[in-house]
Amino acid sequence: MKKVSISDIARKAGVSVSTVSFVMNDKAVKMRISREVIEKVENVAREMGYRPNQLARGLRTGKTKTIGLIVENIANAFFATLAKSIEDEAKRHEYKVVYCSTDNDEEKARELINMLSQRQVDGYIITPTLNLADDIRKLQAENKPVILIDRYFPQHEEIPAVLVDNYEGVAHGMETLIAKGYRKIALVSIETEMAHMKDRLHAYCDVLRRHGIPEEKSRVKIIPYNSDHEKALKEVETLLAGAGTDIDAVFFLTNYLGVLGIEVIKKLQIKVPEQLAVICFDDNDIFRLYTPTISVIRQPVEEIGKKAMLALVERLGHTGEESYPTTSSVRLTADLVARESI
Amino acid sequence: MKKVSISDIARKAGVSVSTVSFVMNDKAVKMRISREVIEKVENVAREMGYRPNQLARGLRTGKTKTIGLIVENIANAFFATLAKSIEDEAKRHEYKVVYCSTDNDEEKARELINMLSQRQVDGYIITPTLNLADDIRKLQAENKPVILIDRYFPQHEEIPAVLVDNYEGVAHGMETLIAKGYRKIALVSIETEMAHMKDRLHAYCDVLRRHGIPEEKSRVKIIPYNSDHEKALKEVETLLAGAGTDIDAVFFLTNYLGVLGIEVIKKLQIKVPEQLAVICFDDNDIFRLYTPTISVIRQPVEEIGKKAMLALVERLGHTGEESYPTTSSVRLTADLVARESI
DNA sequence: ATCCATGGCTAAAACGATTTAGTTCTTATC
DNA sequence: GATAAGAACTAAATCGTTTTAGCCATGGAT
Repeated sequence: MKKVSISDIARKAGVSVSTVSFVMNDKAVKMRISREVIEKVENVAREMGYRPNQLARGLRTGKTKTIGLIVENIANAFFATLAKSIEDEAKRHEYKVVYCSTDNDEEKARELINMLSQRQVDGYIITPTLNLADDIRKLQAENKPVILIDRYFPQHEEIPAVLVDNYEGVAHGMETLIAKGYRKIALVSIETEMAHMKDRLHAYCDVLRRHGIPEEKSRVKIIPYNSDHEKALKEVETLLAGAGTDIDAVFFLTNYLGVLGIEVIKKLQIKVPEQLAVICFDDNDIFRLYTPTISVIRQPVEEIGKKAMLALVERLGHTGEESYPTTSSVRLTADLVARESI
Repeated sequence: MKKVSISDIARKAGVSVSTVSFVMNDKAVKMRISREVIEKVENVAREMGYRPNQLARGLRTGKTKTIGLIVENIANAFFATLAKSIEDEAKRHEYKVVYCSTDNDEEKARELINMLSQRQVDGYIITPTLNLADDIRKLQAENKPVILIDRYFPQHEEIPAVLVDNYEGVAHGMETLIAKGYRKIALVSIETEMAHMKDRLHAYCDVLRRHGIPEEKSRVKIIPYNSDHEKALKEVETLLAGAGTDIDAVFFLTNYLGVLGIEVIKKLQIKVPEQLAVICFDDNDIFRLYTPTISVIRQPVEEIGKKAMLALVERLGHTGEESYPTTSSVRLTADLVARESI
């Protein structure tokens, strides 16, 4: 069974292709097509199960009603939830989503942008990798709107981003730990030059400094990005072995690291929070259900996705010639969810 | 800045559009284009940053090199992991993925199929909802291959599926519980007519019967599908309140239900496995890290995704006229991962 | 001198829509 | 009775590719 095309409808209804097109696009009245013809065409189209070919339509109009979503890894709970909220909001505006994971690989990210560009997506929502700013500028130069999420390029304010205030989030967590009397606070992060992670790290350093607490190199563990699970576990293990003596609290800077941390804590049977207070950036079912429950700096994930999609839709609405809506970046707040671990 | 098209290249290189097309598609030799012209075209294309428009290409060739992935909910860890393995395998075969979530809504699923069909995807991987078989048959009639995952239609063997043997998985878990001496085994499932869930339920009943253990209605809790989190929690709570007296073990038939169960167990401070043994279908980080660790029937998620994509690619390779590869459904095994909870 | 083969390209149709600029009737207007 | 103004449509160009059929030299065989 072949697909039915607009000319099949035209033939069967005994009218021209143009007429069918007008009827299908609600331009029939404007084009003064008669009541009878409109009904005739609509009936034939319904009977034959006509569905316009979006490729042809996209080729002609230049709009595909599709957006490209590039995340780090769709299997990660954070990005999966983000993806869902973007999908839902996109649907509300009649957009479809093509998604891809970069695995944090710069080269792969570039390829993905090319792929999506070849598929003529109308706009992009991107979790960028390092050095991707130039490629993104090119998209903008082609008049394709781009919204960054989760991460941003501080030196490129012309690329709008929707994200939380990472610095404030961590600072708030740190202040709370210090207020509770913890002084030997350790930090676990991943190796990256991306600004959002640097912000988190800076907050840690700044708050310590502000309270006159010396920064001990031995308390800061930066996991190399390409470490496998086992290797990363080992690294965290050496750090947390000092629980109760060298360190009295630990701040995990990402979701993934926090889960890793729990694994180590469980293995070493560290008493939380007696021997070690724990706080993590980003929530996760585990943190809510582990015993003791783990305190987190919670990002409003759904809101990020929704706001990003809205910002994109706003830009997509404008035809390009008119003055662009320069709604710049959106910064949300990441709140502390204090649980038993601190 | 506008996109460069094939005719821009042709003009600049001083050749015809056809020649450029041949060169770009590695048909230059077959079409006996001279060395010099080939190089000339390649250089111009590179300089101008030419990227073929996939819409136009798809319109002409009828192939978009895109597959549609329909899952229940991309935010769910199980489907997110599945999606990632499908994406990875698709990439290996030069396919892109457009994904959508049904939220288990039949009508939405139908709409999604229509959407994807309008976008001319080459094939589909679908987590079906109830009553979707006819719509899927239509896709097959249009010569679009479809592979089901996670679920299947027992009365439609002509729709291939990649999934685990749900019956065996649950039966194995039940046998293990019984072998360990548990007799008052409760069950938590969700309300659905889908075959994969019925299989799991039947395994529970059959194993009990085989061991002459009476089936108590009060030990089986079926959560209505549209229950919100709070309501579902309440339901599970009433069941688990009987831990230690009315029931001595509980089998959660899905990942989501298991997490819900943990929440209740934590709240009621039920001793696992002393008061209550726990086993869940599908693994999850939480089960591995909770104290005590929770036993599960583990599905090989990555393998399901990979096998499904491979089955699809195999069908996509065949042009349609030839005899179809009737590699029927793939059934994998779901193994028991015995942990501290039993 | 004619024919055929082959090498090296190009013209033009086709894919399935949208959209601009007509065309052909009526009917009203002066 | 000629002209203008709608009303109700349609023809054809266009989007950017792929692909089939064919054109035009050149050179060797007859």
